[in-house]
Amino acid sequence: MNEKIADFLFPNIDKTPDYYEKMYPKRNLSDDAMVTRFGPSPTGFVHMGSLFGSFCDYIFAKQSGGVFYLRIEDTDQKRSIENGIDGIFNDLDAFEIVPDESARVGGDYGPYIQSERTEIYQTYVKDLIRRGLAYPCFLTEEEIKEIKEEQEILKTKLGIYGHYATDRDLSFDEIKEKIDNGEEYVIRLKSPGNPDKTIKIIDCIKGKIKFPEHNIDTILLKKDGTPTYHLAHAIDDHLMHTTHVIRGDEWVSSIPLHVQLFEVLGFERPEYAHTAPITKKDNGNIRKLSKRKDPEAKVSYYEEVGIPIDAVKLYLATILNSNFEEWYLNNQDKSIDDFTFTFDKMSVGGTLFDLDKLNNISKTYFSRKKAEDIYEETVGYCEKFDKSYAEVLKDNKDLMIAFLNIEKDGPRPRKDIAKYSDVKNEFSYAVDFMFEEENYSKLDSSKDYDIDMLERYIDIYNINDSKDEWFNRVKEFSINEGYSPNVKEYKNNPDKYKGHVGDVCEAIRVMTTGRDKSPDLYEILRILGKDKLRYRLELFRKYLNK
RNA sequence: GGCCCGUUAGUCAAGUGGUUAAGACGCCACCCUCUCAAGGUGGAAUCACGGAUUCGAAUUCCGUACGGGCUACCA
Repeated sequence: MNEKIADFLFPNIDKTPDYYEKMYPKRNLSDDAMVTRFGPSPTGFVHMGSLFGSFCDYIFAKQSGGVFYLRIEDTDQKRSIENGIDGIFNDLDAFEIVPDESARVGGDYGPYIQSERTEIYQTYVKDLIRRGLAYPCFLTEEEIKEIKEEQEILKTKLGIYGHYATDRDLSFDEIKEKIDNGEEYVIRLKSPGNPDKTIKIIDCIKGKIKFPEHNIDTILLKKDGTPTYHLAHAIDDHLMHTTHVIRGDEWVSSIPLHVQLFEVLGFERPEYAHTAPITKKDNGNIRKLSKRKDPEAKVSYYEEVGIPIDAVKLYLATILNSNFEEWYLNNQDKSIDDFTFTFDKMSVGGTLFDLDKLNNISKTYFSRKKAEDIYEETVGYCEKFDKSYAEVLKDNKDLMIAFLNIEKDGPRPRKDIAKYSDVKNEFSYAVDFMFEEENYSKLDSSKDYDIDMLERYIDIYNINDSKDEWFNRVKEFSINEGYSPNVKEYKNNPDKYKGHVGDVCEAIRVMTTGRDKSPDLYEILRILGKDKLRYRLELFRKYLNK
């Protein structure tokens, strides 16, 4: 009888599960190798939370000598957008999260796109029907809605189960008649669970979790014959031999269903690791990072604003394992690949996304980079997002590298750049025409500077001075101009002096850079040279006289 | 409503029955200093609440509150 129903419902399915079991044999890997997968819907671009998940998958597979593969979960056409798959590959490429197997590079366990696996799912479902563990259900949307309303009034569990599962034991003739009448149907699991019993599972991250057994006749195949996530998950992760299912914790409540599906299908169950979401505080409420509301939820955002991918990865690593940050602080010469990540150091609750911290990590990242590398990377960034400045950089390569190199040596390199886009702002005074355009606009105009004194300073400036010689000369100059050579002395006798050496430096700095804060003045003067100083003096004179 | 999960400073967090309750980001002060950034030193700030177990609880148990998730022919 069940055999008859199965054949009637799936006349074109001529294979059995056995066929696929043989087709996808166990992977030839060591016992502790982890097989992980990232299963995004092709909605165009990757969400920060998904990126975090795939980063996780990638790291655990890689460090255990296992396999990380990418499976496109496009069983819902409404969620798919054109070129959505490309978007996923692009974002993953940008972060160098490279799947060992995917729709692009292939692999022995494909197809890696769920919409191309329909026959596989139907084969297993046909077998389930044959074994009396699944059935066609003809309930209409309206009928289901009524059931739900009734259940809400009765305050009982929602869903199709028990006496609500009216189509559970339809005869072949009844089924045939309905289908001949053109009635649409889905295939439901004939759930064998007893909710009075509990199941226990150990999640790699959350630890022990207890649930009542699943007893709802969940939909396995939608009316168009495509599988729901649950069925596809069970079959794919079994056939592709996933050892660890790492996914967002919105799936925790589906565990009883999934456990049951693995049992019913006769599959060995993979380990589960449910990751906490990355959240954001919004008007006092904590919610998941949202692609629609939060620009920083989009992976492409970081590329656009110019935060280096490696800095973002460092941040992801610090929220992945709570002990990573301290380790990295003490092992500055090492990289993420050298750290051993574990599930038990993963956060169980949600993690608020901390842009301040990312910023700090990024500053540290820049401070450790060579000036030449920062230059090259910034050019690369600007060629994409700021073409005109890219040209400026290329025309002034040596000059820019010289500026980027200021205070790079020594144990405490400068930490003033957090993004590639900061370079333009921080060093706008480096290039003459930009300096002219800026024309001291960053200055607090209320202050007055002695332009004649500055002229006298340039006369005595010697580009060949060492740093000490330079500063001694500035001090000497200060005394001659009626300024105290050090701050303390000035503070003790403020009436004796016009100001102190710091004020002289400030005037020089303002004249040459158009701002009262800058990296080491000695270096800036040397890079610019005496002629440019004279030129800038004249610009400053014009500015002050206007 | 039902079922799960969680709650240590502003944020991320260490912690597994006895700790002065680590560390990082942020904040504040001071030092260094030609400014800023950095760096150094110090500081403010945390165990949601109530019971129980125990000589002793952030840690175990039970409640409560709050937060989050699920409760789709979406994933």
